[in-house]
Amino acid sequence: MGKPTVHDIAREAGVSLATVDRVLNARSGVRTQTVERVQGAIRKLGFVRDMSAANLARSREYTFAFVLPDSPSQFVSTLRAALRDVADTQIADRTTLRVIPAATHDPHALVQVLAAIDPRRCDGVAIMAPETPQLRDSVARLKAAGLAVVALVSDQPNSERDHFVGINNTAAGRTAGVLMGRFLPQNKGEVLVVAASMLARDSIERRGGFGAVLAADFPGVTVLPSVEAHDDPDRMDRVLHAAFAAHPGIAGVYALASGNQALLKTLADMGHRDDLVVIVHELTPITRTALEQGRVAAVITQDVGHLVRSALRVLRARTDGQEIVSDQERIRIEIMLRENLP
Amino acid sequence: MGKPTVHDIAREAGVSLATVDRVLNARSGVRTQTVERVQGAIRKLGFVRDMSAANLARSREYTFAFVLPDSPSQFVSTLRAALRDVADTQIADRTTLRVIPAATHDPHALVQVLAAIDPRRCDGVAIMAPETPQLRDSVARLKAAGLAVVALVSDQPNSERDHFVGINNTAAGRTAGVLMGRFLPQNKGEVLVVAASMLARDSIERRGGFGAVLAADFPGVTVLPSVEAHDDPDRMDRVLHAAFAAHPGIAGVYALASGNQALLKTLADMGHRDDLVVIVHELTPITRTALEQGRVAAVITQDVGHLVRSALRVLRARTDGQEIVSDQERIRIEIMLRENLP
DNA sequence: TCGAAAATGACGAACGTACCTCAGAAATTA
DNA sequence: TAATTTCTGAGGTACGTTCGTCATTTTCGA
Repeated sequence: MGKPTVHDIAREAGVSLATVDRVLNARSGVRTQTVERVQGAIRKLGFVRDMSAANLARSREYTFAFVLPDSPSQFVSTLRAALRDVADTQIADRTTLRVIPAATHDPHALVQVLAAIDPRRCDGVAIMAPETPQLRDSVARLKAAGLAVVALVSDQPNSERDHFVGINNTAAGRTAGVLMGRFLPQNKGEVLVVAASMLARDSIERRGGFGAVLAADFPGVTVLPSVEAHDDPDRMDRVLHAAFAAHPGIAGVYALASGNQALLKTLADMGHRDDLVVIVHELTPITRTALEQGRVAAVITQDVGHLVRSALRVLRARTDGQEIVSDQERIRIEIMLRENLP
Repeated sequence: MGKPTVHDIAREAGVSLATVDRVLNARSGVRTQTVERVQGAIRKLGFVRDMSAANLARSREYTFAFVLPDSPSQFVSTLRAALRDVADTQIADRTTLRVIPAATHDPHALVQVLAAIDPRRCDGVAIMAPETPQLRDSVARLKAAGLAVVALVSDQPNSERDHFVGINNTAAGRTAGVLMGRFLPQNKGEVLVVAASMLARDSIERRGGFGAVLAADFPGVTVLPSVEAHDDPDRMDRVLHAAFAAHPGIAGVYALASGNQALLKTLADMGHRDDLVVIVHELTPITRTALEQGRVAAVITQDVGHLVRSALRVLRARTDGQEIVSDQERIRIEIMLRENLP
């Protein structure tokens, strides 16, 4: 005896298929009494509706938009590649994915991009962008239009987004902190924190976690004031040179976010010492190579495949009005060393 | 215009639906010439067959057996829990999972268990057991009966298994090695390796990777001869006491495989020093707690959820005669510290 | 050139669900 | 009680695919 079907429910509840269908799809025209009878039968038989059959019947087509930064960041590239992979594989069954590049750092431009999304032709949006009041309003508008909205990589906790798909950045910072503390010879020395901008929420959180761990567990480690490069290679060069000039004894570097290419290039140009402990975020071709060559000690990363699959699951669930198993959607903070590179 | 369907292919190739179907399912009775025409149409239109519709039509029911050790190991428990999770969720769409506990360390018993599997009522088997000649023969028999066979967690490279679902144990050992080397204060000291048995292939590989990295990159570290506890708590107690008596300066402990409960208990009883670096494998409730309490520095682990999902995907693909995207089936070696615990 | 064998086509029933229509039953109101 | 209004049932068609049967066409060897 296979899994129970709608027919079994109808028989069990003593109603017709049409009624079961009305109950299942929350359509009107059924007395609460009957609704309960049907739901009782559903529970009793342990019926789970066959979503693939349901979607087939509906010829449901999900259309989701992924709004990603248009910056030439390696991380965004890998994310985009993961999206393409997913679109190719059957994972994206009956769903079409659209990637919308946007100047996510410009609230004005971003608002325009989001306003241009046609709610009749799109079921949900995943947004990777820093938190701003303007974005918050845009998210509210999207939600009001009935779209599912998830924040990707960087959270917007004060908006009406349905879900955040990404890692806990404080924990990620803490992880970087322990690694730094333990990897530093003698567990002591000066550490430089490099950021694109200390205004982004994720940078702040990572910096917080990093500092907290070091302050608590590694008294010998001094965290120098963060330097910002604003995604500008020249500026990266300048600030790094200045920092190393001021503190020749720097023993570790922690890069909070993007801009690894410029950072690593500058460090290489400066002829950095073998025992300098460099910890960066996000596994990309560049950081991977650096890891393989020993120029980076560890990469804290999140699996972009998981990221997009999780976003997809959540978007689908929300457009179907289903609950999400939030436990299953937790993105892991991965530690990559040279030896456990996939 | 939606995705192309079999109808579109038939029209494009100028054949009937029946022929398209015969080609798609590699059934006989089609001239190679026609086959090529159909495949050309498939390529041209970019047709991808709707697997959910296909499975629906087939009313395909997969039945897979998971042969797991019957030992009371925590790791096996979490694996079993992951299997239950998967069975509950719709991930296991149209597939029934059977878990067969077996005395996997006893080749004789294992052979009997595998021989008892009815090939007409089972489509594939995932086996977690050490490699033996007897098992190799059993695998060959299963394959001959038309079943899909995957090795789970511990590989059987010389058997006819379709695939190995698990981590690269040499790399896992290397990972443990770097962590040990870097975590040890001053990067030096004596390290004890604890194993259940040094006969198991995975233990050997891990030990190899561990030793190789330390020998190459950490000249100050001495790896003491491995001690074996054979899953016997009393014996664990004895060998640990003996080892610490002989080498009071032991600075690190690396546990190759199971038996963490006994190990951690003994270490706790011995009142181990705060700076002892303990590295173990597999995240379980016990190792998790130890990690949280700082009694373990790092856990090298593999996501049991990934493990079973990957095994399932591979088993399904093999019974459907489909190719597997081996890139997607690579299981990551995860490093868990207290701060990135999920 | 014939006949057998092989290849192909036409069709229909299924899989589990959605969704539509229309008729009829039950409940509610007047 | 009649006239509504609200529920419910029956039945059909569809989604994209599989798979079976049976009839028809093509191919090829003798």
